[in-house]
Amino acid sequence: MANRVTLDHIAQHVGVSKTLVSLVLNGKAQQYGISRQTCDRVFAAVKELNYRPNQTARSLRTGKTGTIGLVVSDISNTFYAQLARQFEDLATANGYSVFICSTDEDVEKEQRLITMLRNRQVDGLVVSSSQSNAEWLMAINDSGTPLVLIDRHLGASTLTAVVAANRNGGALLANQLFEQGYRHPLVIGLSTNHISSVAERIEGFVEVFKGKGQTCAIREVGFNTLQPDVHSLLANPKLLPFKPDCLFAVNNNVATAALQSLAAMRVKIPNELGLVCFDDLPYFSIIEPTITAVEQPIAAMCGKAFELLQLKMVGDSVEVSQGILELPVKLNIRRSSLKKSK
Amino acid sequence: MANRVTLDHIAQHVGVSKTLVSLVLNGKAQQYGISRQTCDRVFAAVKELNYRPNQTARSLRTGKTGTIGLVVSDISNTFYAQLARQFEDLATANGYSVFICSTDEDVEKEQRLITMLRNRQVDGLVVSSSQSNAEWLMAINDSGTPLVLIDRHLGASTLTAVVAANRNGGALLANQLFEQGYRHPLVIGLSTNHISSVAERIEGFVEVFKGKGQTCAIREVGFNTLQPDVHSLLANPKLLPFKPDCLFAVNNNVATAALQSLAAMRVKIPNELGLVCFDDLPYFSIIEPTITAVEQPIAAMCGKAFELLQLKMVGDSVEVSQGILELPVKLNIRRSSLKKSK
DNA sequence: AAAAAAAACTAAATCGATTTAGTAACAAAT
DNA sequence: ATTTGTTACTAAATCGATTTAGTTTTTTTT
Repeated sequence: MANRVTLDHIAQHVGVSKTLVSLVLNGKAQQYGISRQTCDRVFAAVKELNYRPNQTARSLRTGKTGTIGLVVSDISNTFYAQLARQFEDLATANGYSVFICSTDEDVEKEQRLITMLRNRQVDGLVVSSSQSNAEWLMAINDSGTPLVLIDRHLGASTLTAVVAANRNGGALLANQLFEQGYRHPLVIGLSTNHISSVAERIEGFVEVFKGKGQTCAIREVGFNTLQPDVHSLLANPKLLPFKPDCLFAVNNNVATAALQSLAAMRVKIPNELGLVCFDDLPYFSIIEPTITAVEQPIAAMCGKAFELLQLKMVGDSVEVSQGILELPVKLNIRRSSLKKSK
Repeated sequence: MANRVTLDHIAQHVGVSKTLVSLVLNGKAQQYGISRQTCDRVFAAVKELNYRPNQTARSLRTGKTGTIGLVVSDISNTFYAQLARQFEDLATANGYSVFICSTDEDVEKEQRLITMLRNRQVDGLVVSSSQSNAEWLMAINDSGTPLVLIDRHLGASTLTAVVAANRNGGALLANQLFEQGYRHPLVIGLSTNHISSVAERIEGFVEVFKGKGQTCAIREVGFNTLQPDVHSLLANPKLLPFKPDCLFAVNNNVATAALQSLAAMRVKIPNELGLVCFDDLPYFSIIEPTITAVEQPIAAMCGKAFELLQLKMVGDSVEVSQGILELPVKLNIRRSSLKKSK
């Protein structure tokens, strides 16, 4: 019902074969020596009948759908929303459309979604995976489906991955806190700590303090129970080995939850408690105090990921660089970590 | 390369026709009297050969792709990101995948994207349109492509639309401000003021003050120059007919830009200037002062939009309710509009 | 024993494009 | 006069499913 006009209709209307119409519309007129007049008549018919090519039919024949699957944990998370937007722009500019899927950090859901996307014959996949080992995705990669990991890598696998310098970012934040005189950090991680990004942020952070002879308390909160978990953590200091003088929120959602609890408890930042966060959010530079954060190179990550994916998709047997590509992060120092200043 | 195994392979492996395999896999075995043993052998082969159906081929034959296009102005805007997430969940639960597209409030881009989605044979479209009249979309609707507008409607057209109670929301905010003693509001709208949501929010707001004998200053800022426009507006009071005592930010981005400027200018909210916003954001209940905002019924809007779209998609000639469906909003009163309290 | 019914399947058409392997008509070269 | 080459096209196969319209074999009914 939606699309009545086909190549055949155009062909009949003009009085030529549908082969010719197809060739003309695909810009192969010159190559096949089709006369200018005929081309013009085809174009005129296309306009007159308002022909729109059926991409499904074309995809079946060519084996290319012009679609890419983008799989993240939650598209409503500002970080992934921004990433999706950047990626969408690149994809659209290159003639691709993007399926966006949220996994909620659920491995089985991730696998179901990826299988579904492959059944839809996506030309490529960009995945921020929640899986703990590379096997399953490796099989997909080896089966020939172009795949690029983003934001998170999967250990020493040879899967192509584009990530932020998470370890370095964690270290930058730790150094900033230490310089400002903070000595007893509480690291709030996620129960999905096996995920490379989170793990490395924490490692980078903890290493610095360890190097200065200080220990960090590390606690995890659940992805689906973030708010209450963070709150009970902050409200019950007896659960910790010591009273922390600063907080490291391992991503933007953890930071927002912490800020909410701390506001309710009327804890004064940065003096009673310092706060730093991995991921920058627009509101971090608005609120009082402004929040020190590591900003991820979202545009660069998308750019690189798309570039690598496209190399794999055109697949001229170019050997695409495998392994992990790490892009530099930026430390935005703001008042939430400035103890001295007061 | 991605998908080697086809129905034919299964058929040969089992020693039956591909018709039979198709019937079995589509659950029509009973109906076609196919024996249990044969079914089992088919299932076994599917598992053994790791068969995944080619959705493109299926779509070509059935005329259904199981895809929906979601077109919004910017997926990185928190409001649309949340909306997309809710919609994605509904779609996925019903076997659909979602293409998400951002228009940047550019009418031509919107039309290009929608045309592209139609060429991809999406089963339905959900659009938050930037267009100023209904004609173009009407043609699409009439051509039989299931279409539901969301967040914004297009005047008196008979296009199905699901929107928030924007006018009422604007009025709620105005009443709140007036009750608290504010008398001289500055309304910060968008240069895309023709858009129904923005227009109605402003109308609802202004009407209330007019009813009390007060005038509002109304100014517009550009979608792509939001931050600087808002800043110059707030930094140059001489451009206004009077010195405002409160601000109405017409959406979340405007509010964030305003907060940024006001923080830089060290303006005290709510006493020097009251502030209310249409759209609620997580950080509004964290910052000092907390921000009074109207919360949109995102889940309900998605639920209704999907429901209506699905009715149109199955298209059993059920007459789907046309026109505008308005869902109630919620006023979250917080400190940014509480003059009295101080 | 013939006809009808039921059970268990299959051949071929179809969706709407792209692509391969041609053909027909005419001019130019040998 | 035959071959070669160009120009301007086309018939038919193909992608991988679904669906229509059967067919064959066996069983049941009359």
